[in-house]
Amino acid sequence: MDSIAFPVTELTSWYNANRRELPWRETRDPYAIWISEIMLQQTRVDTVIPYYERWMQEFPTLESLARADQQSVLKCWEGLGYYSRARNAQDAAKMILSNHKGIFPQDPESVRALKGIGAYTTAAICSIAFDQDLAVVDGNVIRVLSRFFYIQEDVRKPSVVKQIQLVADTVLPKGDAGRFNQALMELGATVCKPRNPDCQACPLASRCTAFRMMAVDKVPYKSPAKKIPHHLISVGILMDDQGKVLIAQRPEEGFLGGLWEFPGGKVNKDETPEDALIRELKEELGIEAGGLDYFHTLNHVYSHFKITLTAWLTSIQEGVPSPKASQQIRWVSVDELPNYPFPKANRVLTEKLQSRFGRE
DNA sequence: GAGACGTGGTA
DNA sequence: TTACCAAGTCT
Repeated sequence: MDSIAFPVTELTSWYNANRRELPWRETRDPYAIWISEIMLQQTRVDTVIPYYERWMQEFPTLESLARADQQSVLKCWEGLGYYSRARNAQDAAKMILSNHKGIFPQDPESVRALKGIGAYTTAAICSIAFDQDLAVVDGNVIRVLSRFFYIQEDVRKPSVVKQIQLVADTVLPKGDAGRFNQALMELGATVCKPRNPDCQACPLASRCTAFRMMAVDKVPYKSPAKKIPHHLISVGILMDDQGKVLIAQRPEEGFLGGLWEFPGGKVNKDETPEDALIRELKEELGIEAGGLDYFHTLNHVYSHFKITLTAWLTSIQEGVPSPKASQQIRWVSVDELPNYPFPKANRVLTEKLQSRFGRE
């Protein structure tokens, strides 16, 4: 591996001249850098910026995050997706309070042991905040290095990413890891893009093997993604005689954990959406619904399936809602709905409810 | 190793 | 419109 030559100075000089000014680049606070790295996982910079600013206002310190209500943490994260990131971040903040006296740990093993922090985020925090010689491997680095060294194997395979990690480790300049890591990612994000890379502007182009082979559109190779299933969903907006609606909180763990939603569920084969909703309300809450009044239909795409959701306005004809042990329910006025964290598809419904029934 | 896990932007 | 993607992690 000693034979690997990489134009480190060309890259870092390019970075010095072309780096974007980003809010988390104004600090060395490991807490701030950590939060930015968590938010940036699988998420675009432009999307993260306003969330990051709001979060640092709400939870300016590690301790403020550790002591916050989980609901306020999820509310601050609402719309960013992959909500386990927010729950894990708060768990990690609590771990740091109890196991590290509230001081963000510096040794990589301790950092890696925190919830939601894997190999990439460990290297990012330790190199950027603490000047440690750890190489990051994210989607950008995979793209830049696989093109530069013409690594043709399927980058969807963990074994290939491990191979690229070894290359990154070898290429990393000791003593300047934080800057080098960010330079590599910045190049991937702004020049060595997935589609139509701007090779004319690339400081590495003359020595990039994929460029010299005219194969930048062939590398990195990624095996085709599997098609995701489509489901029909039917949900009920139960309204009482005071105009309050019933919302249910999803279980802490798993899909959209801790967020709120309107009760309902999947429409089975050979079942109408109406029948499905009647059945679900009986199964989940033990109630008999009254007539269903069509409210709205929407399409939504999650990470691993997509839905067509139909919502119905209805009321309780018989029984008292009694949720399962893992769920909590609450009757709230339409104007209180913005205070609760909802996933996107349900947020569409609360906004439509507000425009029809809200005070404003 | 493979699948779960959100959302919004772009070609 | 479909498909892919954007600074990954966990099981």
